[in-house]
Amino acid sequence: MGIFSKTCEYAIRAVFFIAHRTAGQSGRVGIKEIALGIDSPEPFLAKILQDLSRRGIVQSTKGPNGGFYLDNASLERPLSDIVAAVDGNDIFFGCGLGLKQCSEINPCPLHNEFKDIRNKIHFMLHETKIGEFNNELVTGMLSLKK
Amino acid sequence: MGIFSKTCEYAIRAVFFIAHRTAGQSGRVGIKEIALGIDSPEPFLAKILQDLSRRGIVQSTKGPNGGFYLDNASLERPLSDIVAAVDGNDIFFGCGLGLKQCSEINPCPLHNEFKDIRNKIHFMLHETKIGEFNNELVTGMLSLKK
DNA sequence: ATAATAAAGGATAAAATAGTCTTTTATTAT
DNA sequence: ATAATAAAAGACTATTTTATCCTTTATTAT
Repeated sequence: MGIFSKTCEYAIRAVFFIAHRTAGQSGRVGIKEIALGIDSPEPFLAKILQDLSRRGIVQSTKGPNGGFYLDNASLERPLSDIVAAVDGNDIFFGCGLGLKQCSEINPCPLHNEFKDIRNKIHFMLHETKIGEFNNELVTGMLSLKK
Repeated sequence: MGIFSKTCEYAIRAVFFIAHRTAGQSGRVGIKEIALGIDSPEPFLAKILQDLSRRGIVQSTKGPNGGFYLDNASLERPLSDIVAAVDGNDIFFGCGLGLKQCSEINPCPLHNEFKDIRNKIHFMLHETKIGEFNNELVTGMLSLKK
């Protein structure tokens, strides 16, 4: 198990892929090409994108020349929006030891240590925008494949 | 889903509990009392401790007055040993986006960001020793219950 | 030695996550 | 209008994680 669920890993990679394939050009990219581009099981990814689409994190149109894309507002969104949508925000605010009542006044042994780490994760994902890596992805400097 | 699996959360809380209940006094503490003390399902916790015992992370003896305890060496171990034993060390070294081939020369978009965070997690868990919170747990300043 | 105790071991069950397949709906080009 | 295309929706399957139960083994006190 990583930091995120598999669903969330696929979601982030897919959104990065859609971003770099459609930014500016007002094009669309289909599920097959995305699945191929990020090495993910196509039908599972379809479900994930369906959900992201419903939530307005990605845009889509049906029919010929249809597919997924990102509007300008979506390109500016932080990665934390994807993570929160898919995995919830336990990773940002939950107790590292799984204690519901853990808080400043009733802390678990690692409360402060985890607060620090969770804040760093939150900050990092909030600072990083979906469209931020488009150039490097186009030039192949960055990878989205296994 | 938190940072760790539920199994790992229970494991850490249980080990903290055993530590503060048996450190120095050369006593033992039974599975029932541990499960109660950390709000965990008893049979599931039994499995987890069985595993930790096999791996030498906790000590145990059977029979009357038996139970779990920690020797001095175990009290000095870092928390990272528990996490590595239970969840593996993907959390310390794995790619945040789940890419097997992700590395310095073939990085995912978040490679450096995640490296930084993973290092902080690793450092924190390596610095923190199992017996470190015994006093605060005895005085009730820290909590292991939901 | 024997009975009582407590963990170890093994088999099974439930829930959550991951993944697949088929049908329906919306869009576009002809 | 119609056929082709591609996502949406829904039902279903598989795997992994979480959790329970029952039997066996080791230890101790009597």
